[in-house]
Amino acid sequence: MSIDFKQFLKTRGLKATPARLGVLVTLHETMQPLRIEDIHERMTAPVDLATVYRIVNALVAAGAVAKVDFGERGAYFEPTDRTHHHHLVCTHCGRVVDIAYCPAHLEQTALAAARGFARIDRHSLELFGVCKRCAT
Amino acid sequence: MSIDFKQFLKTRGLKATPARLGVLVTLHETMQPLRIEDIHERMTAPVDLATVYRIVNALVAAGAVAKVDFGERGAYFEPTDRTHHHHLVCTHCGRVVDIAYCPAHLEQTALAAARGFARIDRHSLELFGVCKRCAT
DNA sequence: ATGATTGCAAAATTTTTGCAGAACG
DNA sequence: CGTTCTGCAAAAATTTTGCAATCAT
Repeated sequence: MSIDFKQFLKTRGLKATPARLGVLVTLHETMQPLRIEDIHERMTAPVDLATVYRIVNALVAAGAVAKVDFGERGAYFEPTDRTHHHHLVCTHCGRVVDIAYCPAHLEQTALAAARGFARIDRHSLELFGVCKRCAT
Repeated sequence: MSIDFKQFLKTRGLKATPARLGVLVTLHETMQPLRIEDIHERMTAPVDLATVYRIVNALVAAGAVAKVDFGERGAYFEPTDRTHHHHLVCTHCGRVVDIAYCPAHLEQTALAAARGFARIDRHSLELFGVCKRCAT
């Protein structure tokens, strides 16, 4: 685990500091995408908020972490080493569930439907509803 | 046109002020989702930035305008009186193209694939690629 | 008239940056 | 040891809010 993270960081030319390993562990331990502030709070060894910003940005640049957009204020982040998935967000309690389903040939079809684009590289699909716990 | 906007505002209990009509016109004239700052700059009659924030928030609450998330800093907004569509964003120049295509039965299928959710109300699908102009 | 709306200024958030000291390799 | 990284403080960027004056109905 932690060994993998060290290895990963090294190969990217990033030093394996406790703060960086902590962010990686926190993001992997939690099954929900987290905001910078969430990560900051959950760190076992306290790390300055500015440093969390720097670390997460570095991890995104390194491809270990991806930003997720739920249309709320802060940005959310999650590890990239999971299978392709999307999110279903409860608009009542904020709970997020991963969805493995992804429409077949989504990007090809969209590219064919669009004019003026050479290629599509990635997509983001977020769904919003109400979880059973919150449904009256 | 402008008449429709006045009508719309009235029925929502919002007064038809020049600033509000200006924001509506600006959003409808432009074929791209705009940030608050963009709207502010394009207003023919200058309006305070704080007022633009208040107006756009009111229009979102009234259902006339929707927020669009491209994963960039500020939020983008577009009118809601268009047919359901998604966006294809050029990661090189920022150009945004609407895509009419939407996977069939998307929400039903996603709901079936998810555990613990009572219903899905809406979704957001953004695609990112490179437009032909930017493709080498 | 009168309650809603705006401008202005100030505050609250969120994110970035400069720098000196601490830490990794 | 030489870089890189972190904490701290300050600055930038984004969004919200209080209040008095103005506007729409």
